[in-house]
Amino acid sequence: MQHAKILKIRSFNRFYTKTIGLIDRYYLNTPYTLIQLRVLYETRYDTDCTARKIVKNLQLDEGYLSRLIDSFVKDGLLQKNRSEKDGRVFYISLTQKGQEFVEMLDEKANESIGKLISHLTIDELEAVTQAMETITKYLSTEPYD
Amino acid sequence: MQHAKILKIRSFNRFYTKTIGLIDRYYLNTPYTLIQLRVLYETRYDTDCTARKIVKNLQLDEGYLSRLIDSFVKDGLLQKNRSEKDGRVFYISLTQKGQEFVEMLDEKANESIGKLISHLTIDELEAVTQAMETITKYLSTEPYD
DNA sequence: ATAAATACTTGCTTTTGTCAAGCATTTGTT
DNA sequence: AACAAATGCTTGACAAAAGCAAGTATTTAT
Repeated sequence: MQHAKILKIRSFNRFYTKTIGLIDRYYLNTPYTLIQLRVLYETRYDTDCTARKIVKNLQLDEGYLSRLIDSFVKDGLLQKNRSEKDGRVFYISLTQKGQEFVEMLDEKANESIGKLISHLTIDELEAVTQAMETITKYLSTEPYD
Repeated sequence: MQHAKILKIRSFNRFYTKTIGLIDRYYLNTPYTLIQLRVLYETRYDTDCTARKIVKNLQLDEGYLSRLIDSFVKDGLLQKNRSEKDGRVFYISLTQKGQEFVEMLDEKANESIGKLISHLTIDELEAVTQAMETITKYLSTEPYD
């Protein structure tokens, strides 16, 4: 019977979300919510990112997203460029300021994780990442990358 | 340098929150958000649960919580009982209906995890829970339970 | 040439969350 | 006992987040 294992996994879920702090309303002391930041991240490596894509990936309301994007444009973090081939679509990308902002966020996230593991020895840290790989490997539905 | 490890951990965070589906707005196909359900869960095993306690544990605004509780009372899932010793406090507990609701949620959560691990062998499952224990052990700030 | 589909926008509404003031009760002080 | 301070909760006013549906512009299909 795997019931006991299921309960263990759920217990881990509670633990993990709590320690990683993903429930926090505003993320990494920015004025933005997790969702808003995810919108930024969507544009980061996708050179031809569109609202359509983001809606699909993040499952947001398109009206809501439209306004989110506009507010990022207003904040100077995103820019929109109308496609020449298809006048309906806008390519969304990070401005210079947006790039810097995202990089700053990255550093903050790194620092935050750094603190979490600061008390670990090399071997312990290795055990942790090894454990994460194990979980990723076995719980991946999509092919492992 | 532990920078590579930090990136691995962050990658795991993204993976894990995605597969567990914690970002989902409404949880387990209920009309409630994760936060609302957490309020219910807080009352589950705490026989003398109060708004004060929940505010402290979940770090919610007390005005907001007050209304959340009221709406659960209206939905018939929670009940409030004024303390006899201290007229300021209300003990909050699940009604029969609330009990049943929480049990139903539990089953749903179990099923959801069950599906996630359904393709694993006994040994693989053991490896997964073992890995989770490792992570919990090393990333716990509070004493391990 | 027209209809259908697509990409995005806008107006309206509801839900969610915050802040501060308020009320009742209890606790501490003199 | 009398009063101030603290505590537990509620309420009003408001702001932010999110959802819904109708609307506009452009492209694709017939």
